[in-house]
Amino acid sequence: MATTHLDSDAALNAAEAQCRARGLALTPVRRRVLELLLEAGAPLKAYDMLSQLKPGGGAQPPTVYRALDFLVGAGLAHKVEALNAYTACAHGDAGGRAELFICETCGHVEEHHARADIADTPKGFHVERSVVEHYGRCSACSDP
Amino acid sequence: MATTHLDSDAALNAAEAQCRARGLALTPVRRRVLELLLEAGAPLKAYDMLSQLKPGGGAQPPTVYRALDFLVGAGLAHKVEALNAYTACAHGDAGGRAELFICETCGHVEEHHARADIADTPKGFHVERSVVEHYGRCSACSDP
DNA sequence: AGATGTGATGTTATACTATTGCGGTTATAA
DNA sequence: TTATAACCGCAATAGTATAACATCACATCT
Repeated sequence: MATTHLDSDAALNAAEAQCRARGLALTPVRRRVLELLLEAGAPLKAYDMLSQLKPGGGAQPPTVYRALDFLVGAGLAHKVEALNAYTACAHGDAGGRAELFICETCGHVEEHHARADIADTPKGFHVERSVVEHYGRCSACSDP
Repeated sequence: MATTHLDSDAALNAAEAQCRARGLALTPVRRRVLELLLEAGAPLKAYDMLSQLKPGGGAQPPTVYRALDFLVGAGLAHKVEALNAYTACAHGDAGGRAELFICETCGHVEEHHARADIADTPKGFHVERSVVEHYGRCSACSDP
């Protein structure tokens, strides 16, 4: 737990610096949502975050969706499409080409930044954005 | 249009043969859903199919979702995760490793069956299932 | 024929995911 | 000060998907 908090804090500070450098506003709500994602260490669903945003459970859906949109746009988080969930981006500036390996047993997400070229692109097709998600078992969950 | 219908019919017949060979029941509802996907030539949403399933608009959500589950399970269709939509599988038996190139202008989907190996798999990670979707513009929509 | 099992479908209700629209606040700029 | 824009709160609603249970059609066994 201590480790997790330290990591979260470091990542939060890095995010803050990045936002400042790019003229983006990491407001308290956005910062808190990012903090939740970092602490979870696994994809979170929007409605599961809602209850934690305001003690007492008072936050509304648009609050968390707006924060998530900002974080995804800023490259600080990814949407996990096949789970309708969200995860913190481990690499700061995503550049839009992340490749996720998601363990279905423990929920851990490993994130690679994909090679620039896609092997098999149809002739003349111009790729703007890719969704690449692999589901399975991580090494820790495969071992006996 | 004529061409589309001919293609659809051919694909439907192929699907029927495949199901028979594997002991799967391509019932009228399932067949009709597959037909809608084939005729559309682009991803369709479940609720958009609903109205067309029963003339008069009488079908209920579980009807179409069950049919889609069957088709996806049988390798006759794919879910397009980032669109919450479904598309017919061009290759009959999918084997579970499709790679989709989706034109955001005309909706056309090109489907490749991915190479068996994933370049960058983390050590010890065992991939069960992959979602690979590329969004952009197809050659026809890129040309002047 | 009658009983029973199984898979597919129908039906109702509900859960879950996400967005729209509006109004108020705050920070910044002219 | 006024204008402007970005952000947030709030209420309502749209869109996506499933649960739970009843029913039907068909096959098999007695």
